[in-house]
Amino acid sequence: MDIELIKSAPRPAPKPTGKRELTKAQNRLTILEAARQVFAELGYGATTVRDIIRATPLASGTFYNYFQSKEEVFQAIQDESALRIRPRLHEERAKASTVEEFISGTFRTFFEFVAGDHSNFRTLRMNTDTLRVRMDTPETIAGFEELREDLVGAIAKGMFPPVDADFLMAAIVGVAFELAERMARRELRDPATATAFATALLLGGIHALPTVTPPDIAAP
Amino acid sequence: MDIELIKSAPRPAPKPTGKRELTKAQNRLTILEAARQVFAELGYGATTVRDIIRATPLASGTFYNYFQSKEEVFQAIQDESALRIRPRLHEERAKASTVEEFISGTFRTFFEFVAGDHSNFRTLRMNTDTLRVRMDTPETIAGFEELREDLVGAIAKGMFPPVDADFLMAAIVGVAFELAERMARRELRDPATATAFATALLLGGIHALPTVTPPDIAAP
DNA sequence: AAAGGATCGTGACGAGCCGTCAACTTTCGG
DNA sequence: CCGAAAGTTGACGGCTCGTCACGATCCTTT
Repeated sequence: MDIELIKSAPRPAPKPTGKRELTKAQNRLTILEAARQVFAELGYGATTVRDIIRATPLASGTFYNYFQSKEEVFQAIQDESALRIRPRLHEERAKASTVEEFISGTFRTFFEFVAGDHSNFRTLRMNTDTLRVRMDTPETIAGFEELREDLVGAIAKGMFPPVDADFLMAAIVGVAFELAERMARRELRDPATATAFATALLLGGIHALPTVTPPDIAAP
Repeated sequence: MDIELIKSAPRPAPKPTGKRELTKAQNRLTILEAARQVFAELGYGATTVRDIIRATPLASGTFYNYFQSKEEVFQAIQDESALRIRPRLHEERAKASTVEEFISGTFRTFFEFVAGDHSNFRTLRMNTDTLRVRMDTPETIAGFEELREDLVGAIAKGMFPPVDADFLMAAIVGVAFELAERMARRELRDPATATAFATALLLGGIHALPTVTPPDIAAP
């Protein structure tokens, strides 16, 4: 009896070269990409599964072979997105040895990520609705998952003054999101500028901000 | 012929005491309140007009006697909300003579407003989706409409250093929204605490923040 | 290599929601 | 007290939803 078990237990090979697996993976990607675009355009709530599938050459029922629901495909998009930025953010903060490095590293990584592909952030931003209630927090999705722990660690090491980590995290996330929103709206293109501004503000407050030469005082 | 015109032109009185007008106003309020609750619970996108009307004793067709669409009732809610806080915010900043008064007044007014009724902020926050695309910006809806102009004025008067008003506004809004989110989640109840934290951060940066006594260094 | 089995794509289906509207009830004005 | 005006109601056709039984496609086994 064991023979049969041994025979069937160790799979010969995952066979990723089969034609079936190939088109399957391809279809999944097609749906994911279409969903990303539609979500970014219509918003999560207003988007229907039909909208997504209509943006592909596939039939309506096919969607449900790959995802159980609209929510699941959304989650998949955000997971993939978070998976790309989360390690970068954490690594950046892990190697920081000063407050300035910690803060500017976080902002720079996030702003460069947003600048690289607006649709990710837009999808996230456009869909704070259902998420807040039933799914993960936006921080999780945006890759700020470990920010709080990193902050607590930095405070414990004496890198940061002993402030409230929750408040500080809220402030960092708020500034990052709102400036990123400006980038997504094309009102602000340069990640470096956003990073410089946000870092200066958090480190030294308004009076430490880079000043803009007022038109009427400009030297000749 | 003019006689008829004169006769019909000057309305006798708006008659706000009529029973008809009374139940009409009452119905409008009923729908608005029901909509506020449903929006806050389901989110704008997921909410249907039927959902709203089901939360009232009225029939489905009645909704359309008061509002043309889901979007219109949502707009009405936000308008009313903004109408209550906008003058307060503007007045608070108008009488400010220092940066500290300007910033803390803005934060205090907003946080007290949110603390007074979470559902307003929650409804706003839950529905960033459709809004960003088709309607006003969140700043408008939340009453931060005139913040940018007030900032520009304060910079011109020399109250603020000559910084970029758009960036600064983004930062203020971001910190305000994210801390308000904590209040709506009941993780933070006191508007004064939020005001103190946000003001200190924007004025002097992280190092100016109120410190929390670390457990292991607490004096005996 | 050919057929049986397993997997996946398809589009038609019932359910449910949309906004409208004709008929009924209530209120107002004379 | 009655006719007109205004408001409410629930049922209706048109639409989109997610599902599912069927047929096509690919893999495997002998």
